[in-house]
This record gives sequence, structure tokens and C-alpha cells, in this order.
Amino acid sequence: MTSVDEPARPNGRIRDAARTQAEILDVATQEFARAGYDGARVDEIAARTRTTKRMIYYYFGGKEQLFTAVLERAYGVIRDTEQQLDVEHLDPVAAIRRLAELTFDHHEQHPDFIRLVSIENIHGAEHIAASEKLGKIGSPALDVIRRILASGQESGLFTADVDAVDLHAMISAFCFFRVANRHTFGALFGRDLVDPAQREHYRAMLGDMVITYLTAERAAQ
Amino acid sequence: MTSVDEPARPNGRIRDAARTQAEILDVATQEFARAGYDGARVDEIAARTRTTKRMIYYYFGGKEQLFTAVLERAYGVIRDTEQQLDVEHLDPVAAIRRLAELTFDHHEQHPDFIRLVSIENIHGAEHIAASEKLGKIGSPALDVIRRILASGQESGLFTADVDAVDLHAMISAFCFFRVANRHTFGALFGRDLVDPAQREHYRAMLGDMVITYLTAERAAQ
DNA sequence: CCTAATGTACGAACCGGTGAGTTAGTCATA
DNA sequence: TATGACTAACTCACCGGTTCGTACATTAGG
Repeated sequence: MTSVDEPARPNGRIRDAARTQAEILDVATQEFARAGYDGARVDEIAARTRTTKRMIYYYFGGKEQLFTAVLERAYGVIRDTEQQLDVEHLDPVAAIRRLAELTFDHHEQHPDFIRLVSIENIHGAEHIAASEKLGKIGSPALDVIRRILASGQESGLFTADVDAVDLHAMISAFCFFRVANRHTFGALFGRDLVDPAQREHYRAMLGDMVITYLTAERAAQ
Repeated sequence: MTSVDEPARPNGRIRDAARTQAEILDVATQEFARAGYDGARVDEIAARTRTTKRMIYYYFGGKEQLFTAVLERAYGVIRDTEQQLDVEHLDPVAAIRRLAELTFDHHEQHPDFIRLVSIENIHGAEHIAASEKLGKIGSPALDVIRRILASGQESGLFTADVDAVDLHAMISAFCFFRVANRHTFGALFGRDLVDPAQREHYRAMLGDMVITYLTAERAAQ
């Protein structure tokens, strides 16, 4: 019979640098998201991988660099997802609503990423600042917003003076808050913002909010 | 000449339990907001007060309870501020806008509080759950919203199906995100959401967003 | 004189990090 | 294809500083 404690080796290799590093990053992502930067334990990350703490230092250098690597990969996933956005065949109103909905979905599907961003903000975004990759990662979603907005403004559908970065902030704020602050909000107001039964309600609310803001005639300034 | 290292004793008392506790809470608020729960150091808090670590344990019991006490006081300040809200003499549209602006101002003026809330969410709001005070603290602002909303809906100014808690979430999301995520947002998009020169712009944006959402005629559902 | 308030000193576990040695995989060469 | 040299990948054992928490002594003040 086959030994029970012999670990599975999916690709047949006992030594596999890429797989070991990926496994460390997976577990580290969970651990940092669970407990925050200082609350996370390097020993705990090591214990939950098939490798040892020594390897974490071998590949990443230290806890700080490991967290940076976790952030880099998490932001990379976001960018890759955003690059597959396909909304520009829609009319501007439908395109913006769809983009908001996809942003909404993405936040809901990646609570660990939201937590990492919260944690990084607690630390003043110092790891992003220290990362070469993250400095020039860009935002495909922002480019999409920029183009839709220009098109909608040109055709007179949208209010003229709305900025793409501001609109992105508005959409992100709603999506982010709903996930990031669900615990305190739930405890204080007795309402779970991530209750599946309320999902469609909040998704529609976001779309309505953005579209009414974009299409309203604003008082002359 | 007077000894330089003799600390000032403003009220003449050397032993003053209330002042000692308040001083511990002040410093602990800064330290927890600076570094997060696990990043905060009890020794550091003690060093920055005129008392010793022993007194922190004497009065609060431990680090966990100290953080809970910090949260309780911070939320208490919010509630007291909200209780002084005076917007209901305005017409519903102006009242909601004014309320949103005051929420905006309050978030901007209390970044430490925002950080504490972020930290508490990282930890699943477990300290709020453990606190008797915080369970029943209520929210005067929410009561105000509820009344203005009802009045505006009755007079047909506001869309009928908007809920007070949802509106409060919408306003808070914008205000919270702007302060809480300013570091990552700034690093990634090169825009400081808390730049004083942009303050009026974002304040107006929030008001416009809320009012256009509330007064739009929504498509029949 | 009694007790709440405070100071001192220290313990014990924890935790990030490392020194030193070992093995698996690869590749050049005969 | 057999072999031996070489390096990346990995294991094991350990260290030293840090950090929460506390036992015990002391003092201010009513």
C-alpha cells in the first residue's frame, strides 16, 4: 500500500522552486489578511506550507519583503482581471453601470485583497512605495472609465465636469466600504452589508448612484 | 531655579486617577492608530505617559481591554458630536446635503478614529462585540437621516424606496474611503484625496452624489 | 492609619531571523 | 550512458532581543 503521509506531488517533482514560492505566497496572503502585518506569524505561515520557515527567508528575504510580494501578486491579479474588461461596445450609460457592477463583483469575490489594502493603508502604503513593480502597475479600469466618460460627455449624456479618477474613487469607495467595514457596520447598525439576500439591492444601488450622478444637470457654478 | 525634569502638574495633584486614565487613553489612541493592534506596544504607550505600564494593567487589565476602552471613547466622541447635529430646520434637500458635509468634515478631522475602525474591522469587530457600551451606543445621525428622509419622501422630493441605513452607508463609504485609503490611492493614482486644495471639490462631489441619487426619478422596477 | 495609587524589577514565552550542513537535480564529459 | 562535479533547493537546530504581563515594595492623601 501507498504511504499515507507521503505528501501529494502534483507535478511529480520533490524540489520545485516555483511551486514552493507560490505555496508560500498563497498561505502568506491568507495569514496577513487574517491577522494584519504585525499579527501575522512567519512560523504560522511556514507551518501551513509543505516547506519551512528557512525557505521563506531564502526566497523572500524577510517578513517585510514577503508582505510586499503578497501585495504585488494581489495587485497583479486585479490588473489582469481589469485588462479583460469588455464594456466599451455598450452605450456610455450601460457601460459605466456595467463597469460599476464588475467592480462590485470583484470586491465581493476578493475579501482577502480588500483586507490587504486596508492593512497597507494602516502602514501608510510604505510597501507599495518600496516596490518597483507596484509603482508602475497602472489601472486598466481607469483607462476604460476615461474613454467611456469622454464619449459620454462628448455626446452630452454625461455632466461635463466629472473626472475619471474621481469617478473611480466614488465607485471604489462604495464597493470597498461594503466589504472592508462590514464587521463594524454590522455590529453597530445590525445590518450585514454582504448578506447574499441584499446583494442585488446594493449592486443596483451603486449603479443608480453613479448613473444619476453622471447624468444629472448640475446647478450652474 | 525650577527643576527642568519635574513634570507639570496642571491641577496640582500628584495622584489623580481620572487624569491618569485619560492620559493613558489619549496616548493609547495614538499608538493603536499609528501601528495597529498588534503593532502597538504597551511599553511605548507607558513611556509616552507620565505614568508607568503597571498603571495600564491596574486600570484597564490588559492590552485587549485597553483597545476596547479606546474604541469605546472614540465612538462616544462621535455620538456626542452627532447629538449636536442641527439640520432639521432646513428643507430636506439642504438638510441631507448639510448632514453629508458635516459627516465629511468629521471624517477629515478624526483620521485616528478612521484608522481605529479599519483596525477593528481587520479583527472582525471582536472588541465591539465584547463591549457592553458599544453594543447599545446607537447613532443619532442615523435617527436624523431617518426623519429627514421620511419628510422628503412624504413631500415627494425624494425617491420613495431609499432606506436610511443604506443612505448612511453611502455617505460614510465616500467619507471613509477618502481618508482610510488615501495612501494606497495616492501611491497608485498619484492623487491625494485629502489634499486641502481639493477639499471643497470632494465635499461638493459628495453632496451632489447624494442629492442626485435621492431626487432622481428611478425607472419603474 | 488605612488604602488607593504608583514605581521597580523581572520572568517567561514568543518571534523574527540565521549558521551550518545536506540532498536532489542537472549537465558536461568520457 | 555512466559518472562525477556543481549548484539550487532544502532541513535542522538554535539564538538573542522583544514584549506582555506580574510580584512585590512603596507612598500619597484622606
